[in-house]
Amino acid sequence: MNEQELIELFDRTFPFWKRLSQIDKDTMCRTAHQVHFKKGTNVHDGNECTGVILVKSGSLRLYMLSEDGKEITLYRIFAGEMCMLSASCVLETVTFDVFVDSEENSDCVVIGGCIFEDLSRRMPEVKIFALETALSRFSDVMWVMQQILFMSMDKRLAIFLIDESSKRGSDVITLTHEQIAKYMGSAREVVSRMLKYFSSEGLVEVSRGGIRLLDKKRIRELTI
Amino acid sequence: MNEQELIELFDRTFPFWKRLSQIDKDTMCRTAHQVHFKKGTNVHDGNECTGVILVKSGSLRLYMLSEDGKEITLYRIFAGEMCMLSASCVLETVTFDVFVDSEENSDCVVIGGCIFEDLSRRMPEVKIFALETALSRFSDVMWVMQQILFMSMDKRLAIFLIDESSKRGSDVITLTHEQIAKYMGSAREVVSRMLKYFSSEGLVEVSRGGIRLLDKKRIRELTI
DNA sequence: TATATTTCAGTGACTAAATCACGTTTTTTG
DNA sequence: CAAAAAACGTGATTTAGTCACTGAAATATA
Repeated sequence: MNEQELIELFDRTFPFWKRLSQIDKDTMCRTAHQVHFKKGTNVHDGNECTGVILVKSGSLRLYMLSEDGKEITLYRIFAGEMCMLSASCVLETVTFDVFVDSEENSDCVVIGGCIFEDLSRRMPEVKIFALETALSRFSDVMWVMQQILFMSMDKRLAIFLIDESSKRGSDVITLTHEQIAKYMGSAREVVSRMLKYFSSEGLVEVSRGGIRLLDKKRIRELTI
Repeated sequence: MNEQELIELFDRTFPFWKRLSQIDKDTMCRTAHQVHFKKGTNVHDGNECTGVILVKSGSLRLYMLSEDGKEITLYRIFAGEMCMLSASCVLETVTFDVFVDSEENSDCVVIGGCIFEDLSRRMPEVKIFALETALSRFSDVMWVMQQILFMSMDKRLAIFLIDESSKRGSDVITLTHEQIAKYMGSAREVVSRMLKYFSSEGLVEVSRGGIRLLDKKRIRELTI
């Protein structure tokens, strides 16, 4: 990716790009790292301020982690979107630890937190953008919370399958039961058993590392 | 509360107050309603944009509500603090429904959403303030989520009791089991049984509508 | 290629929490 | 004071999460 492409990416991503001084533009281009994350690797682990991550291709998964290794996926970031919560130094009011993994082989551009912090101190526009980007994910997290608290497992799994299928544009979902459990904040055995039940009802077909949706209409009815 | 007191309140609350034009100041003072909410009444119900609520005395409880009446308390707002999420029109990116109740008899000042919206469109400072105020509660909500997902009931109840005791500055907590359950997103029976167990261990003393903490040291040990 | 290792899934037993369906006691209210 | 409402108690059941172990499939490696 050359400098021209980087500038185009920034222009597409940041509404304030046009109004930056040439110096600031140069600084951003110079300090932006292009990073490739392998599938399954950790991108951000809650401690240091990794910075703002733009996803060019692939996808990231943002999650919380308990002391004993339980996970709950808060939301996911796809190509063209950006991860703001990994820039903790820009958002002083965000005090909880999040972890970010690369779900697939992902190409990203990382802008160091301090660059963004400096910009956001000088330009209200940048600060507003950062805050709005972060806040917009609040609603995603609330949806996760609603599911956990108010919905039964079969409904939640049905929602997950339909969602995943439409996101990937395929009736085949290539995820292990373990992975699904981590997305849903549940346990592998629970997912396995529920999938077995779905399978016995003819809703899905399960195979090692994959699930094929056979009757989306009836699965969708479960989500209501 | 006369106009002078109102101005002082706004000055204390809004860092941007000094930089408002006299016209804007006047508009805010004129349109601000002073409202008293009786204990237990609903303040905001997710539909209309109630506006920004400043709590002068008492406290508000912000919660989510499921179709079948289950509740989970997200956080609470005490005297001197403010409720931003009830001004949904100011925060377009916040799409989930929250409900707000008055926990006690509360005196509040309500600033209509559109006033704030207009200000925040014209003044970046105001927008930043609104976004930061909203975002700062994100961390509270994540703490609730961590408790629900990663902690056992005894630990959660212990945390709640210690927390409540220190917030109210008293070893006696005057809440029903039902109310505690709604704070914790659990069920009355579960809270009752756990309190009975706590009581059998000599940690608390339960009476109708109240709980006295007898051994805070040991309760605190449960929270670790 | 044969074997070893890792990853993935299945399952029974158990525990925790939520739900259901009552019953009892206390308080409030007409 | 009686009736109604609110608060709490409790056993039975269901649902979900945990534990311990198994075997099967995929992958690595010798």
